[in-house]
Amino acid sequence: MNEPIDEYFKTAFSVTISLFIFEDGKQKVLIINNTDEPFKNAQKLPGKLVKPDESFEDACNDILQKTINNQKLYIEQLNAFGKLYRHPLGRVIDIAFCGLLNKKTDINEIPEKLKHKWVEINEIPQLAYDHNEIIDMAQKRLKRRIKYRPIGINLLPKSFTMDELQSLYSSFLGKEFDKRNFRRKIFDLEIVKEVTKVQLNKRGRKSILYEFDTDQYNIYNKAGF
Amino acid sequence: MNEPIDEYFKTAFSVTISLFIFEDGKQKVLIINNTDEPFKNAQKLPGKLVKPDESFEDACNDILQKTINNQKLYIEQLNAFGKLYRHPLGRVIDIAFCGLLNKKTDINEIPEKLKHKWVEINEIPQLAYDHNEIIDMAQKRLKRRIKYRPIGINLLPKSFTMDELQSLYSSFLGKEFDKRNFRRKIFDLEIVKEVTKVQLNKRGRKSILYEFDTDQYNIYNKAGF
DNA sequence: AGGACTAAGTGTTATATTTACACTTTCATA
DNA sequence: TATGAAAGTGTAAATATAACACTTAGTCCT
Repeated sequence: MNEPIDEYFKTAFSVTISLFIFEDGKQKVLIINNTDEPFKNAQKLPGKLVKPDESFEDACNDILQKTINNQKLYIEQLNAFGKLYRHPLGRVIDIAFCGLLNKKTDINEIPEKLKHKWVEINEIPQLAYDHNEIIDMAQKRLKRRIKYRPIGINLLPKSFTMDELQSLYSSFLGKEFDKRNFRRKIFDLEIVKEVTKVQLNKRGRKSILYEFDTDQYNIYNKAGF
Repeated sequence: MNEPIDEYFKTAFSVTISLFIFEDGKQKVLIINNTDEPFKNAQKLPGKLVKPDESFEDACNDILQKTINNQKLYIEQLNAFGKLYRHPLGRVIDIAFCGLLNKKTDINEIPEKLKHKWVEINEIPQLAYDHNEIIDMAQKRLKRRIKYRPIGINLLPKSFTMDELQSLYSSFLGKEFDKRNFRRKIFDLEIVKEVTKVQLNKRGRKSILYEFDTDQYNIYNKAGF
């Protein structure tokens, strides 16, 4: 440190959030319309510049509040993005977070003006800043995570069918599973319990509804499989 | 963004590196003596404040150059630590990196004054800032990583014995392995090849020396097991 | 009421992987 | 050449994974 200390306190930082949902059998991510400069009208991830006296958590909650009208979502840190010229206004380090949510139960009402969109993971347009890179990393992280941690409790409604759960895994891992083997695996892990209700479908046989056994789910969520 | 933009550019950020070695059958991490304020004479991880026009990579290389006389080590980003009062001089966000190295081959000469120490992972003293927390996370990350990526190429000398490799895994995962099963597993993965030399030991039978098959190693290092 | 259609649900066998387990070989030293 | 020390090696049982197709329960239409 040969410079006066002030020379170091000239960086800004931002927080962005990659929010994933599972809808219509597809993995989707939240993209919004940028209403301000720079990159006005470009599409981007929800995010904001953070003030020096604001915590990561507060910044995340603020973003969630403004974009999906919710403050209480579980999210986790993904990576810091800090290339020199990634932001036109100066050195801005982005702390990227990612999270999973259930569109139906986790969101209240969303202000229309935000023009937020849930975009399928392989149809993501060109975004502002390095946000494409961020989503890419977020998705890879999820794909790895799903192999040693359970997934679904934040993405599915409280009760769900086995076909829905299987479709979720197929979508996130990009491959098909054998119905019988998939079910056996889930049952062996004992992370779900049958619910007495059954779901009436549009066509065909009724499906059995399951819920996650939160105790068992949380054990695996901490320790991994 | 209701504030003038300048209000956001008042954060500093730092880079710290958790460097791990494998020595005497133990996993160790590099701790240095802090020569400057704040926390003068406290022990801490190698690291530094980063200037607004300096990249993460340059900062890391600079730290490596100054602490272990080496610029070319592979390291990866771990996490950003940004709690509000973690640094006494103001808001400083720390981007923590971690890396593996082979003490014998990766280090040239180390300046004595730094009083660096390789500390066994379960004997780490109280450190400055939140550096204990950082090491803790780095170690957890490694422990998870080792299960789906090969490990050793950066930690062991070019050629090594099976017992050394096994001891490395035992140390990093904190559990013992069956000798025969461990070897079978490694051979099945085909990440090592036998070298014609054999190592003469102080006592007992000579050991066969192996080297990593870098092609196969790199395949697994990208794709995982 | 019955047939056609749709989707849910269910078992078995073969193969691969993992675990458990103990003695033999090779070398140095006394 | 006998002893001690560490390296090296094989087999069988148990478990996990993978491959595979038919039956059941419901709706809708005539």
